[in-house]
Amino acid sequence: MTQDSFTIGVLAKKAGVNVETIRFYQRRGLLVEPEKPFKSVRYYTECEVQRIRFIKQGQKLGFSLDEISELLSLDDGKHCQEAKEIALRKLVLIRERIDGLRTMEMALSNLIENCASNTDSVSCPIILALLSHHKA
Amino acid sequence: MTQDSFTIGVLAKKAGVNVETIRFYQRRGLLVEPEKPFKSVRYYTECEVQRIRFIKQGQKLGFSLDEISELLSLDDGKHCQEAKEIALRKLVLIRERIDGLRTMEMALSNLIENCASNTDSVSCPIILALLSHHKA
DNA sequence: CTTGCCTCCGTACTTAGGTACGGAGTTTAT
DNA sequence: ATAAACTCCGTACCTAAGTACGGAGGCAAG
Repeated sequence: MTQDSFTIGVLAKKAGVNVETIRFYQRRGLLVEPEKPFKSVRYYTECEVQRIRFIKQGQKLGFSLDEISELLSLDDGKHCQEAKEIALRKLVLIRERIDGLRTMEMALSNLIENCASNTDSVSCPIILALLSHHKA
Repeated sequence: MTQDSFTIGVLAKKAGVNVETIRFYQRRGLLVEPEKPFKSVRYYTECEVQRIRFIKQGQKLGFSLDEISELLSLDDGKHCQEAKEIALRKLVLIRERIDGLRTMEMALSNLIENCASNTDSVSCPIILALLSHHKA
């Protein structure tokens, strides 16, 4: 084990996840189990660290492991046409999500501003604001 | 039951969810169970429809039911200072999420463009792109 | 060369977010 | 006024995404 190849425990620490999580991702096919040298243990590299960080980032952005799987497959060298289709589909999803978040962002900043002027209590039509904005 | 007050089955249909989901949200406190007239059934209004749609929208944007609960509480008339704090916290989260999604959006559009020029196969450094962009 | 921590692997448990089921009571359409 | 459809409520079950556990075997420091 050199400094660019390490065991699963170190990988877990570097990526900020639990060892069990890594094994779970391997079972799910999100991470490939490296060959195990006969009568020894598996070794990992920075590549795996990045992959795991990517998975975690994707989850924070609201993607399921299945969706992240698809995104990762873009990285795994595949035919251009197929990659393009996946990317386009995800792009639509991402843009919808950005729009939704921006609507919510606006509603919340409005709320905060209105709050500032009315120092007592508030019953803000945030829901209606969001829903009506969305019909437009 | 007039046209602005309806039973749970109709509410479910209007909001596009399952009756069981509504009952689940009630148990979770996301939706208040209206008073049940003695020896009768509960009636709901458009207000509940909107609340459920809001919940579903929030989920699509990657919020958990607990987070959505907090957002909904902004609508339930509470002290300004508290509402403001919650809103600010959520705003930070939302902006982070928008940033992350935008990074991913860029990586994917780049991928699609590069694909267009290279009609054979592709091994795109999307992960590295995203991670390095994020350190900056 | 042994002691203690680590890996490996299978299996079982957990939490979030629902879905499904079944019996008893209510409402509606005929 | 009765059958069909719906509500109510409790309990049980399901999927996704982990987390925990335990025995057997590797590995490294004293």
